Amino acid sequence: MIVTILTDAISAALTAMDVEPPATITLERPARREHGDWSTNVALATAKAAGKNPRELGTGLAEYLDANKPEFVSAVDVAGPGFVNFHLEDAWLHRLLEEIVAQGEANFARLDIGQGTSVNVEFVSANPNKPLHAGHARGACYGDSVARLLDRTGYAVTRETYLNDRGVQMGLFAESLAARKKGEEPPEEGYQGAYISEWADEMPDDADPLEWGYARALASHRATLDRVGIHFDVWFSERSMVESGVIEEALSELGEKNMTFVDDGATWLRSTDYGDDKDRVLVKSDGDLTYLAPDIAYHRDKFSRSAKLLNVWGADHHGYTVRMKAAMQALGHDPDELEIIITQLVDLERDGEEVRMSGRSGNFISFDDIIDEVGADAARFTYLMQSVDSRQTIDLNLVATKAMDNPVYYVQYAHARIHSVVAKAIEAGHERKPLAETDLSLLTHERELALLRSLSTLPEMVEYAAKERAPHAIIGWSRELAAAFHGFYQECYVVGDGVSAELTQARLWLLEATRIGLAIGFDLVGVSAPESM
RNA sequence: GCCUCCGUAGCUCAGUUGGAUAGAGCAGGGAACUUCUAAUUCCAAGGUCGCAGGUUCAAUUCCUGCCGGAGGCGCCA
Repeated sequence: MIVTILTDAISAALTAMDVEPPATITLERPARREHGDWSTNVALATAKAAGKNPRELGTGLAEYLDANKPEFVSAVDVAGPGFVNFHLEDAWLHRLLEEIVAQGEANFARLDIGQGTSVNVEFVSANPNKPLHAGHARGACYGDSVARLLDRTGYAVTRETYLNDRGVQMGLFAESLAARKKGEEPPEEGYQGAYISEWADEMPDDADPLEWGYARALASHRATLDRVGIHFDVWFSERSMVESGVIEEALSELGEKNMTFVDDGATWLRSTDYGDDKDRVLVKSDGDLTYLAPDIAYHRDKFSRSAKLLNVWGADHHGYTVRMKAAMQALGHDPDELEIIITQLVDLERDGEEVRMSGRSGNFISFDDIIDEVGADAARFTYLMQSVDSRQTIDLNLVATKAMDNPVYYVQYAHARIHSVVAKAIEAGHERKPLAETDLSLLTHERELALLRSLSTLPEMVEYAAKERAPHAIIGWSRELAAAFHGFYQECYVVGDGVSAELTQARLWLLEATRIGLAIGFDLVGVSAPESM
């Protein structure tokens, strides 16, 4: 709203000065408070084309705007090489508070970037033959949060996970279960993990090890994900594609488009036509399918259901992205509509000591172990604190501590404090009265204004985080808001001797707006908003 | 050899289409509670943004080349 007021005013001012306004006028928040609330570099950007000195153009622009002040603007000045800085009246923040309260948790910072575009977010996609392990955790938390961001910004989101429930690995899994059931060692290439023995003990004597084991693994995945509040709309079975024949359909469609050829008895995809460094086998010379063939059929299927596909894959799959995009292009899809996000690895530590993950022996840290150790909220928050582009190190002991080293408690504590203060206010006879009867102009303390300024950035932060697929930006914002709140709490009493009843009312509404902001932040990263701690 | 990601304070990391004096947490130093949760707040200190070029009014940001770290390049899944 305020941005529109300012850009319109700048555009009008430039026109009045006989300067052609640029197509987009960028407004940014200066890093330093003394540079005002908003700033534009439009003078620097247009000076050359207008044949003017940037500083002079900026000065003229600032003088014009200062003489013809837009709504909420208290002063306009020029600084540095030609930046035009806007200083706003506090009233714009009071207006903002009213808007936040009116829109509430459901609608504040809810945007419509997607305009209902359907997007399929595929993540986790773990093999259904073992419990989810620590390696799945980052992608799980990330994928779900990205889905939440897309949902809040106007996309029709489907959360989906792929079940690789046929083939060699499932056979080995079944053999391993059957062997343990009989008290024998699993086959050489089979699964050695302790969970195999545990599951074999649970398995009825007359059960089919493959089917029973598959169901057992799925139940395990569901239970774990449920603990962190992650729920899939679709659990897509690879096996179902064999039964429905869509894999053959996909292969024949590729064949019709002349995107395959036969060599050495195998069927190959001409992926080099679309930027891959070599062609890829789809059907092996023995007639078996490679992993790629059903995966192509799967993505083809997803495109029949959603306009955009977003895959969250681990770093070990990145070599796979080019061939999958090539395959989709071969099928006539826009490769840009298939977005593949690679999440880098996570190293686990305890007190600085590396916790080794050993695949061969099957001694892995499970996702459940992590949740047991640090709790669901701390796990999600910590995994999302950092960009998935960088390798992450998590010290489990640090994350488990309920202390100030741990940002998740810092932010949740702010939320709990708000509830505590509101309860105290009610106890002292200060029920919150309707907003219309409240004089928000009493909110003039620097801490109060800082809190509102922080809240004002949430919509743009949500937009940024959604577009960049960057939940960590939301975490960063939440930490800032919490810091602004703790500062306010320290210096501004809501109820107390020196506080008038009117100011108490205004501050109670400020608390409500803050609570809304925190709750939205928590929701976007899937962390609970505790009322007491 | 090719591909992807990373390199910013002692440590862990931010840094939004290139902007003004590069930020935060932790660790270490110094302060602050007669009242709403001290799981708090405030102050100071801490930087050749891996290196070298290029693009321009302006580069941590974009381009090129190096150096260093991680991962990936199968008729495995």
